[in-house]
Amino acid sequence: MSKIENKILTDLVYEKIKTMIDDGVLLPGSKVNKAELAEMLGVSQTPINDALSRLAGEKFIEQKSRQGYFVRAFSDAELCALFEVRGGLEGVAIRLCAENAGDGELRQIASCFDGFSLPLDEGGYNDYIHADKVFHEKILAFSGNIVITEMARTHGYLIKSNQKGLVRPPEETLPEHREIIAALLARDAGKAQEFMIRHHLRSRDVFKASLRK
Amino acid sequence: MSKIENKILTDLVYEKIKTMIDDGVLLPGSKVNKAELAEMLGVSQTPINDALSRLAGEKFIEQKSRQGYFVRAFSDAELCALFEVRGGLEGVAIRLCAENAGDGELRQIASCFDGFSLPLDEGGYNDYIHADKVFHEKILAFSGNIVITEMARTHGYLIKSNQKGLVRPPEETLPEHREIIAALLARDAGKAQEFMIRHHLRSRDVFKASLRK
DNA sequence: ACAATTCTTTTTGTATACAATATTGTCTAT
DNA sequence: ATAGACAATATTGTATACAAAAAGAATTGT
Repeated sequence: MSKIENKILTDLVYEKIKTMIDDGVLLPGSKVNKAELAEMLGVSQTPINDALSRLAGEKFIEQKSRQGYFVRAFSDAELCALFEVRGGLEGVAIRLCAENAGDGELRQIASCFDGFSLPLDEGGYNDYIHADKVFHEKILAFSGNIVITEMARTHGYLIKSNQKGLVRPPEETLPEHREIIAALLARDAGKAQEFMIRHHLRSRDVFKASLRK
Repeated sequence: MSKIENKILTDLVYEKIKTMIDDGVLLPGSKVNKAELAEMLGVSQTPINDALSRLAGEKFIEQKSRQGYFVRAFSDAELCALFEVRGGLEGVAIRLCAENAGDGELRQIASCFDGFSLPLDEGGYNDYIHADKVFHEKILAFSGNIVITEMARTHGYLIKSNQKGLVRPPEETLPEHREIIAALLARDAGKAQEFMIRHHLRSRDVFKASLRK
C-alpha cells in the first residue's frame, strides 16, 4: 500500500532547500533571498519562511536579526567539535550493535570493506569513500537507537562533517576500520566503542593540524 | 556593555512557547491552536508560525499535515534512546574534560557532590537533584565542545530526559558519580568515559525495567 | 580625493484575508 | 439506539499587502 499524497507545501519547500544546500546551489555563508526563492519555486513567501525557520531549528540556516536568513557556515572550531560529537554518538552506536544487533547485521557491517586491500587500485578511492559512508550509516541503523538515526537524518551537524571529503587517506583509516570490525565481531562492546571514538578523534587531530599550515 | 535590544518578534514568541512547554502550560501531545496562541500573546499568526516551525526543527513540536502543530510527546522507546544518546555525548564530554580542562575546572566538577553522604538527610534529596544537574552541565561546559553545549541548550531531546525526575535513587547513583570523578581527577580519560556511559546505560535499564510492570 | 549625509531602493518582518481541509454536530433511515 | 450521510463550523495552510529597517547610491561638504 503506497502512502496517499497529502504533503504540505512547506514540506516540499523544506526538502527542496535542503537539497539545494547539499548540492552546493546555496553556498555556506550566502544570503537567502526570500522573494527570489519564492519566485524560483513558484510559491509565496509564507511557506519559504516556515521552511527556513524549520531549517534554522536544525542548524542548516541561521537567522540574523533584520538581515534575513543565511546558509550556515561552520567554523573550523565547530568542524573539530563535530568529529568529537560523531565519536560520541557512533561510539555508543557501535557499542549497542555489539550488544544487541543480530549476527546477520554484524556481518553486513563487517563486509563493507571486503575486497579493499592497500594500496588501492585505480578507481578504488571513490569506492572507498562510498564504503566508508555505508559503514558508518549501517552502524547507526543497526544500533536500534531511533533518536541517533533521526539526528543523523535531519540535523546539519553530521552531514557537514563529510563536506570536505576524507581528511585522512585510506592507508590510515582502513586498518582502524578493520580494528573496529574485529572488536565488533568479537562482541567486545567496550573495545569497539573505544576504537570508534579514537578513530574520530584522530581525524579531528589531523584536521586540526591541517589548519595550522 | 549590555547588548542592544533588537529582538525579532518571532524570537520572543519562540522563547515564550518554549517556556510554556517547559513549565507544563502546554502538555505533550496536546494541540497548539495558532489563533488562540496569537491572541494570547497579542501578535498575528505569522510569528507564531515561524516560531512553531523552528521548534519543529528542534523536535519540540510536531507538525501533522492539515491538522496543525502538536507538542511533541516522546515515546518510551525514545526516552530509552535518549539515555543512550546522553551516554554517548557526555561520555566524550568527560573524556575531553580529562584531556583538556584546567585543574580549577576539574575541581569545580569534582566538588559538586561534596557534603553529600548516604543516607541523605531531610531536604537532601532536592539538593541532590540540583547537584546532579549542575554536575552534568559543568561537564558539558568544560568539555570545550561548542556543538555539544549548543545541542544541550537548544534541542528537545536532551532536556526531555530529565522530565520524569530521577529514575534511580542517590544510593545507586552517588557511588557512580564518585567513581567518575575519581577517574576524572586521575586524568584517566578512557576510564572516565567508560564509567559515564555505563552510568547512563544503567539508568536506561532501570527505566526500561520500570515500564514492564 | 575622501568622509559624512541624505535620499532611494531593496528586503525584511508582520498583519490580515481567504480558500481548502478537517472536525464537529445534526439529521435520517435502518 | 446506531450507523451513515450531510451540513455547519473551526482551523489550517497559503497568498498578498505594507510599514519599518537595512543596504546601496547620490549628493554634499571638507
